[in-house]
Amino acid sequence: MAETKKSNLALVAARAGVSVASVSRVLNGGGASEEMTRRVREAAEALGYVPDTSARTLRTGRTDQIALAVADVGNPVYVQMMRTVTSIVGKAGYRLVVSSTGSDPADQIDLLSSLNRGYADGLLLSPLRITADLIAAMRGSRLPIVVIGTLPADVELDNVRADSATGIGLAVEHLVAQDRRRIALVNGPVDTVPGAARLAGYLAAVERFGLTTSSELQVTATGFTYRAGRRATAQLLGQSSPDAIVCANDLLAVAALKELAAAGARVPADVAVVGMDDTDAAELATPSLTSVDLGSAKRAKAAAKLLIRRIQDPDAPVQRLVIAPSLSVRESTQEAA
Amino acid sequence: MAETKKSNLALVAARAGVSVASVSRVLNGGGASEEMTRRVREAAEALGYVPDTSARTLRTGRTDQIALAVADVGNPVYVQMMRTVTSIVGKAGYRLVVSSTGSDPADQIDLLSSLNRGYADGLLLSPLRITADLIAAMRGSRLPIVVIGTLPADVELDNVRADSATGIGLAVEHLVAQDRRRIALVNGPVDTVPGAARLAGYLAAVERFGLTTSSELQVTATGFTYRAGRRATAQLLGQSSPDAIVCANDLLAVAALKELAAAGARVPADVAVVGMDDTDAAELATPSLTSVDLGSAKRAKAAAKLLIRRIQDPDAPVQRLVIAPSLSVRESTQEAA
DNA sequence: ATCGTTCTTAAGAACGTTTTCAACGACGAA
DNA sequence: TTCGTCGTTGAAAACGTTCTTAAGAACGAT
Repeated sequence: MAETKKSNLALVAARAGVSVASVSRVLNGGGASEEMTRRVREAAEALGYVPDTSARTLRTGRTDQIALAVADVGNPVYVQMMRTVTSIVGKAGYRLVVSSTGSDPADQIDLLSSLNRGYADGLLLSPLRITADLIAAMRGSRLPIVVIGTLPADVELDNVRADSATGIGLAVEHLVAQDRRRIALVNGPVDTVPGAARLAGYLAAVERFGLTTSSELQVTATGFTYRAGRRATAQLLGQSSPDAIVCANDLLAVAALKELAAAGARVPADVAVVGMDDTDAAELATPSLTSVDLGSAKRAKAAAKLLIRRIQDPDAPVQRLVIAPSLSVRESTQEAA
Repeated sequence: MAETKKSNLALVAARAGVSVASVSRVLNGGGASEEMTRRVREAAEALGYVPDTSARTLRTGRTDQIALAVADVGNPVYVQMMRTVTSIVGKAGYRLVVSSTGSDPADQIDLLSSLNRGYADGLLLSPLRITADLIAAMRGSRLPIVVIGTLPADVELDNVRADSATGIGLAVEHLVAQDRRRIALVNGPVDTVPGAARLAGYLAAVERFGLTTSSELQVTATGFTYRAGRRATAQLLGQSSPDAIVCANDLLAVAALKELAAAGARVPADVAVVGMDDTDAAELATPSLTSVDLGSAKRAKAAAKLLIRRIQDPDAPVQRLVIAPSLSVRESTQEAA
């Protein structure tokens, strides 16, 4: 079996009685005689040789690693993305390095500069908040970056975005078809990219379907988390009585379901609830959650492919993809009042 | 601001008018004059110098990366572990590389051999199945490994294990105190380490509390997933009528809740349900889920610390930690019949 | 005045790989 | 025989860092 001692090309070469260069050639490229190949293979096997990653990286400039920066490992939408990305990059021969940056752009800027230290060949970034500094850092990066999420129009970076507005439109349309008129929004922080998009989408949809809204029908959670969702929903129910709630997130929606149950409201009979992202949590919830599928899996997949392409061809034209949303209808809106 | 061109020590040295060695010394260790320090700092800043990871790794032998191998990124217990580990290793100056191996031991063996290529300084491994080959591979590894989970007694590797038996004992005790007598088990595959432990724990607890069980009260899901849990619970309900169900997993337990609801059974009035791992999913479930906390967060934390310690001191004595379980009581068992 | 001591700096050798370049032999063609 | 060609191999130069070794300067002590 493989030895536990650490070995290198020189050792293999010595044992095989050939030069280091030849060993490298046999193991990587071609151009070697039968005899040579046989002896090298044998020696490598006997010594349990495994090439050293850092030396190879130093020489070739490739790390075979791709970094994925997510704001919160606990958010099911990131879990979904991780799953997709892992599989795509793995197939292409890359390892995935997951960095959990906080929601603070400063963390992401740190990440970018350490990226340039060369521990990855490219970065998938899904920033919650976008600041001028972050954009500058992205522009200044030597390495390819693909952004999952919306970017300002003048930033010439590959990115794959969701279409929140259309997605929320689908949800509102579905709710209006059930004669729901007092449609509330439980949003995440509006200074985040998704938060802002959700709010805009909500307002547009309300207008398009001739509904009215008011500040009492709109609450903002302090984060995209379950606990924040509980608090925000409690506040909402204290100040108005909606017949439907659109949430910026499945986690927020599950929180809304719980809070409604605690308040004695029936879902969907009294209040319908719609989540967003269509993650596993939507199916697991009770009642199961109607959710706007913003295509997170598709986005992650597209982004990963885009990044791999760009790594291979740095001069390819910039691509901006928009993934179309769809609505997964489940129990939380099913039996209309 | 930082240049986008790639720079190296030689460039910085040239600009500062000093030697490469001096630049390295200023940037890393101490031992440099005021003047030297000033000039080097200035030049480094101006050139936007960032040290190259692979070169440093090649020279020092350290990668500052720690690998975490998980069987399924989607399982909330792994999410919890990732979150904990990320924070611990991050604080210690390591990056986390997450590798999603399947449940197949072969994947993990591959991972081990690529580990020895030197892309990480150590590995956190939480294997579902343990085979002789996997153990051999772990023994043969040059790099430190800490196993999260139970290992055969004769394997001299650091590890942190849960105490399923005691944990299930807590659950059963809690159920028995409510006069539940027909306690069923929805388990995961028994050829996995956790599956086997859960089954043994269940049988021991049943015996200890003088209950009876039968094959009709025990079902085995094909995996630790929601869908498998639905199928297994459906089967269970078809062949017996338990007044309590202990599940090997929160995901399985949520599935049981859903299946019970579909079958028209009230929880906890008719049937109590207990999950395991006490993940976020337990709190999000409806009704919220009583769950055995097997200390996954603590285990992950302890394992990460153990690994960091071993990296720093390879000759430290082997440690085997057992994390004590506890029971988080919630609605799914609260209002006893 | 000479010698050791201490401090600062520079030169250069690794680390292990890939890859260029030249050398060498064999072999067919002239 | 002689020359060019081709395929196979080895020597050596990178890649960018850290760290050892040594050289030089400054300085106090003998």
